[in-house]
Amino acid sequence: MVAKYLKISADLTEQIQQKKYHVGDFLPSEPILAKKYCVSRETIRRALDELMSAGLIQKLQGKGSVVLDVTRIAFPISNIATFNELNVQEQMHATTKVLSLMDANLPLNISNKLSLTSTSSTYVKRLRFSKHEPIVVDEDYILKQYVPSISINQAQGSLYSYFEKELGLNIDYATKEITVEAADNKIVNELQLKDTNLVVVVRSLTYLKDTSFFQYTISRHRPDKFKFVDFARRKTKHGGIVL
Amino acid sequence: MVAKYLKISADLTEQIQQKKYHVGDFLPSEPILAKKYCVSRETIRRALDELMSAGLIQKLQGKGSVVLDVTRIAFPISNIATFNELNVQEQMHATTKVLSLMDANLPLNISNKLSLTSTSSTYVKRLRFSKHEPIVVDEDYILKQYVPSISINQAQGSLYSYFEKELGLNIDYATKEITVEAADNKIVNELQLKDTNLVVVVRSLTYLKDTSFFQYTISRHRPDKFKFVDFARRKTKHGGIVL
DNA sequence: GAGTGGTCTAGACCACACG
DNA sequence: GTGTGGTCTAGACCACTCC
Repeated sequence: MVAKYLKISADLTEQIQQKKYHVGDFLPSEPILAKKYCVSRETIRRALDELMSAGLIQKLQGKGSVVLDVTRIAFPISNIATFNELNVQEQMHATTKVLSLMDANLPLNISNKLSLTSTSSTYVKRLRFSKHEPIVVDEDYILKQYVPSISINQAQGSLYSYFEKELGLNIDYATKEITVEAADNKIVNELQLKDTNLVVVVRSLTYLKDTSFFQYTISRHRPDKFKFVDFARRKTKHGGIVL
Repeated sequence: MVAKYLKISADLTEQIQQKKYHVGDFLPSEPILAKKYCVSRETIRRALDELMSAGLIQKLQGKGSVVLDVTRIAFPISNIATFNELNVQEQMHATTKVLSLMDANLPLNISNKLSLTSTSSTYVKRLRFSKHEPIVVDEDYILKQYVPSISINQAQGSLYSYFEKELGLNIDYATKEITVEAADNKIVNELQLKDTNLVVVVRSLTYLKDTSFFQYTISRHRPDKFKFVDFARRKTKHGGIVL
């Protein structure tokens, strides 16, 4: 059963993407949407909150909800988007080459921090191409506890769709860290780097809905092909979330 | 008037930071919190939503709200945090040197995209030091329409606190883009780069609550000093926000 | 079954924008 | 004043977890 507010936000998102509402347009007011969808106003508000946090609309008190220019938000590697999802969205004509697929333990510097029952993992190393150029080397450690085995075919495709659709895992949140580091010769060679040995390194820890850690990923990007786009709303003092 | 749910989320955040609730602990259940704060359960839920999106807790259906390890989320350049805010939080012993402060128009490639009434801006170029080492060069274009003038002293300090506290501007959201690019000799010199001319470039467009664009920033970071940490919750298909 | 969070409602009052 | 979004309530039912 999918919640009403999610159906409504999906519907409104689609309408915005189909340009039924243009950038700068106001959506119908909350009471009107409530009547149109035959739900209470609170339910409409929950739907609009989804659009807000996606950066699709901005609510203006006393005025209405205005459609934002989503083209400025495109291509978010943020939000745990994955190479294959991006590929579909962006028609990057991307391919994947599996360089390694084997059993391994989580790197110690990670497992030390996490207090796990088991560090036994599957290690996958993949080279990602866009238009026949290598652009990313991914290394994944996936806990066997949640994903007992991974085939070459699955590694070739989208691991996330395997995890979510076939295994029913609920991937929920991740922390990621972006730095720029010198790469060793192996990576330099794999990415065919010239003039530099610097790569953009994205390290992510991914967790399931029940807060269990299940995947560690290190992505090394060719610096000239790397782009990270983010949409952020300012956290206020009152929200207590200055961090 | 600050909303109850914001006060409650601020209070809970403080309690978590003061270790009254430890990592792995469960918060009191929603009905109990509702009774404790003398509010309805919905209000408690709104407060907990704030903690959720900040990555401070994770809600587990049927179980409760568990405190997450926030140290893995530290140092967010995300969320429009600014150099000075980071400085306070991280004790980076940072200083700022204003290299330039003058009137200028927004760069054409930006103003072309934005359909503005006026592109007349104040241009500020600043070099940021941490422990006496240059680590970032910031260039800001701030629309005169919203900030008529900026003094050297203000440029030396936190522009955001000037905008928000003194001018009462409501900064609300931003889009930012991170890339790695070759720097010209001037930047190489300012950042005292050795062995490389690559810098991490963060370009941001910042907007007010009423959706008006008001600031464009280009930050160039020394690659070996750059670090970006992000906490992201996965957007689902049903939310309609796959992007 | 009891307790948890997830969704939804119908109604209320407030703050803000605009004419 | 009218209409907008922002907050809050009291109660309901559902889905999930754990005993």
